[in-house]
Amino acid sequence: MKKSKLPKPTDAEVAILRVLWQRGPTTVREVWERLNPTQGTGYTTVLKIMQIMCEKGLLARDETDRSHVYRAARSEGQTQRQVVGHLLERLFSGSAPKLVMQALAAKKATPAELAEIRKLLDDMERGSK
Amino acid sequence: MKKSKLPKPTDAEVAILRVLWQRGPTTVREVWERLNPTQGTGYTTVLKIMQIMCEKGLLARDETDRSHVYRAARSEGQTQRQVVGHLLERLFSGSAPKLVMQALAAKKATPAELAEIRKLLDDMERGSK
DNA sequence: TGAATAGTACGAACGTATTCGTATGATCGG
DNA sequence: CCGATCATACGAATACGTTCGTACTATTCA
Repeated sequence: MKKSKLPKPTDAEVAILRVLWQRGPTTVREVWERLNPTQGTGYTTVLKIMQIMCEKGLLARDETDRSHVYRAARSEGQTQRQVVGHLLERLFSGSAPKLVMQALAAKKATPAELAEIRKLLDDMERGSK
Repeated sequence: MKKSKLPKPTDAEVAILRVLWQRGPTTVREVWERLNPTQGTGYTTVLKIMQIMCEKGLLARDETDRSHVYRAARSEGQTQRQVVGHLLERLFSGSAPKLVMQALAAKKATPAELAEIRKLLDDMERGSK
């Protein structure tokens, strides 16, 4: 059986997904109210993109109410993994350490974050033992 | 003084950049010979994209010879950092540990790679002390 | 020299992403 | 019931990325 292979979301789509991940199932209006102040996009623009995302399978919607309620088809983690995996292969030739290095170079992590990453590595090695 | 802000390269552009990073200044033909077997793109397609990349400032070219010689305008590391930084903000709300976690989830790192990442963290903390 | 070859430049075609105006139907307040 | 409001649906305009055919110029070599 083959994976249905959802497309990699675009930047505009990611902006919408972030709202849905944060707030759970949501109407177009709610998403628009979140996005409009920062991005300045119109209501029908958000609507249209969300409709297209449904066709692509990135979103699912409940049409029982007049105001349809949308939810993300894949979790935040699944989506992050897919996108990072793609980037890892394309731009880093599959080298995770290079990616980690550039991530830390791009944005200095706090000591707390560094400790968290260290713990991740510990868990990872323990798990594979 | 403000940064000239080069655009984020597309997937097709990254494929070309990888050849240039690996081989240094290169003609279109050489790039095409590398990409054609795997991607099956035509010669003029590669040429066109490289010309557009020049206009965008992603590449520079030397026109002294009849076969123009192209080189990447930014290093591999600079480009990686830019793209990862963008992803970090957009999809991970700036959380480096989350990105690292998903990178390792997307592609299991070898023990050697895990050790390398650990060393990175050590150097990082030592440097900030 | 003249035909074949190798190179660039140009523009058209196509797909997709994004934006928004407008049409149309449902709901609500008076 | 009527007008105002709110919702979806639809289609057009724009922008960008990708692809390739074709034209044109320079070089090579027999």
